[in-house]
This record gives sequence, structure tokens and C-alpha cells, in this order.
Amino acid sequence: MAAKTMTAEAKPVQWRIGEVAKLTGVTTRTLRYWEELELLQPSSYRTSGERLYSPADVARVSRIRNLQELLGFSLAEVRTVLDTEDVDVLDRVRSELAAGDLPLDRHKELLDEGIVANDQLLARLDDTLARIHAFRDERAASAVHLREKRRRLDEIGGGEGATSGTPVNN
Amino acid sequence: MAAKTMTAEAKPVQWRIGEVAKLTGVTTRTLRYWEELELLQPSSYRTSGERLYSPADVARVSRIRNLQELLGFSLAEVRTVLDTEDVDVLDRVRSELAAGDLPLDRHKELLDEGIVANDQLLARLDDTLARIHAFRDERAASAVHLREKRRRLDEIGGGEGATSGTPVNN
DNA sequence: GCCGATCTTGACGTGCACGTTATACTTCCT
DNA sequence: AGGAAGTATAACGTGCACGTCAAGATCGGC
Repeated sequence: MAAKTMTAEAKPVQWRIGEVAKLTGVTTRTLRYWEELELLQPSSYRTSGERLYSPADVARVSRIRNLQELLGFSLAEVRTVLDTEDVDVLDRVRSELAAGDLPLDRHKELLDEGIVANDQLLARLDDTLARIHAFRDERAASAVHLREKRRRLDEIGGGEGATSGTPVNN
Repeated sequence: MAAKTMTAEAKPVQWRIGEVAKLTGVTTRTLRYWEELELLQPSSYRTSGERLYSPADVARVSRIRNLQELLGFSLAEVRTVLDTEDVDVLDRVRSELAAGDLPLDRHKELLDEGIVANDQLLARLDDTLARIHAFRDERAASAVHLREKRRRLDEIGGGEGATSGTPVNN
């Protein structure tokens, strides 16, 4: 047990932009672009201007990607969603508390906004889920249909098929 | 029962481009663009050059939109997917049959290709489905979490809340 | 204290999926 | 028959989400 492990100082984990890029799979260009759009602010900077990202920042990256790719949101839409996301709402509540001036009603309003936004997102997710599921069922039916068709061909044509059995997933 | 209803002639249902646009929600520009990319060929043209779309064409429109929006495919990817889709595969089989020259093996190959492609798409659908579901569960948890938080506020603050109860979906 | 790897801020380029405008036919309806 | 409404081709424009240099500053390991 060296001295460093003794101190209970919570050494803040910080990543440089290139590390975040490798961790998350997005390019550094994209990270800077998202910062421009006020989508992802690095939690701190060095005096040199170098960006430093916290674990929360990194987590935010995948949230952004999810909204973008899974829901097809534009980055502008992603921004408004994230602005009213629970984590952020709670953060905002806390910071206003720290500032001292937080009427209880304002606190409730913020939470209500967050709840509404979250519910809307949830609804959209369920809708998308349903639509993909329907699509999936179509394809599943096709799979059966095609295989039947293929089997009939094999029966007719005897044993002179192209390969052996029905193809299987990779 | 007028004479027109007597004749058993299967009058082919055909739509002009503007009608298809209204029916499907895509613009005429988009339909022409898709044709350029060889994504959606109108089933026929008038001598004037006017495009005429069949019900199958219209159905294809929503298949394209599904692949594009639900799966995030580029139009190029959509094209390759549709090229090996069952309907098309069977159509191609039939047209080759009509042409007279269809060795049984070739027939089987086409079907096998279709099966593989369909299975891949199915796998991708399941993957996307799983990812969205995970995302959805996160948000559902948030919903509960936020509402608890809100309830605690109401208990502390007595009856001076912003509005009345917890907000509900629109 | 050096030096290659990494970072900074610009600024311009790119691919995609269309939107928009212009001009000249067709089609449909009365 | 005649005019409004729809369609055709062609070409240019647009918004988004980055990619790709360029020209320097800075970091970190030896």
C-alpha cells in the first residue's frame, strides 16, 4: 500500500480527446464539432486549451450516438432532448441550489419539464420499437416462405441442387 | 350493375407521380431521385414520358422508407438489400423462367442468395431492436426515478406545488 | 532539454438526399 | 376548345455531419 493509495482524494479521471475517440469510436473532429453545437462540453480544459473529458462526458457520447442512429434524430434534436434529460435536469437543479436562489416552484417546474420530455422520448422509442418489430415479423415470414420455396425445389429437382442444405446464418 | 362492372378485365391500378406522393408522403422530387438511383422504377410510362406507378411500386416506397429511417441505411445500402429481397428474387426467377432459359441450379442459387440476404437483414433488425429496447428501459427507469423525486418535493413543500399532479403523457 | 506524438484553431472540401427554380410539354375538366 | 393543374427534364442550390489539410503550440517520455 503506497502513499498514493492511502489518500482518499478522489483523483478525477480525465481523458484527452484522442483517448475518448478511441474509447468511443467517434473521431476527434466529431467531438470538436459536437462541442461547437453545444452538444458535448468537455468538463474541463487545461490552460493550454486542451480538452479534458470526464467519464460522464464519455457516457454522453454514446447517448448522443444512440439518439442519432437508433432514433434518427438530427443533432439539433439530440440537443433539445439532452437538454431536458434527467441527469441534466438534476444537475441544473443542484447548481441552482448551490447558487442559493431556488424557489421550490421553480424546482418543481424543472422536474416537470424533464418528466414530460422523458415521457415523449419514451413514447417515440415505443413507437419506433413497434414499427421495427412489424418490419421484423415481415422479414421472419419471408424467411420461412423462402425456405419452403427452396425445399420444394430440392424435392422436384432430386439431388442435383446447387450446394447441400439450406443456407444458415454466418 | 353497369357494363364496366361486368367485364372481368383486370384494369391495372396505376398512379401518377403526384398521387403517389400524396399517398406515401414522399415528394415527387424524391420519387424521381430514387428512380435515378435505380431504387424504384415505375412499372410503366406513358408515351409522353409520364411515370405510372403500380400498387407494388407504392408498397416499395414504404419498404425503402423503413430501411432508411428505421435501420439508418443509406440509399445505396437500401438498393443492395432490395435487390436481394424475396419479392424481387421471385420476380427475377419468374422473368428468367419466361425467358425460357433457367437451369434449375441457377434458380436455386437465386433463392439461396435471397435467403442469406434476408437472414442478414433479420439479424440486423434483431440487433437494432435489442439496442433500442435497452435504451428504452433506461428511459423507463428514468421516468420512475423522476416521478419519485417529484413526489418527494410535493411532500416536503406541502400543497404549494407548481401545478397539481404529476404530468401525464399528452 | 529534445523530439516525436498529440493537440490547438482555422478554413476549405465532401457526400448524401434531397429542395428549388426555370422552361416546355401534357392532361384533365368544363 | 381552352385554360388551370400536373408532369418532364435539366441544372443549380442547400443543410447536415462531418473529412481533410495546414500551420503552428503543447505534452510526455527519455
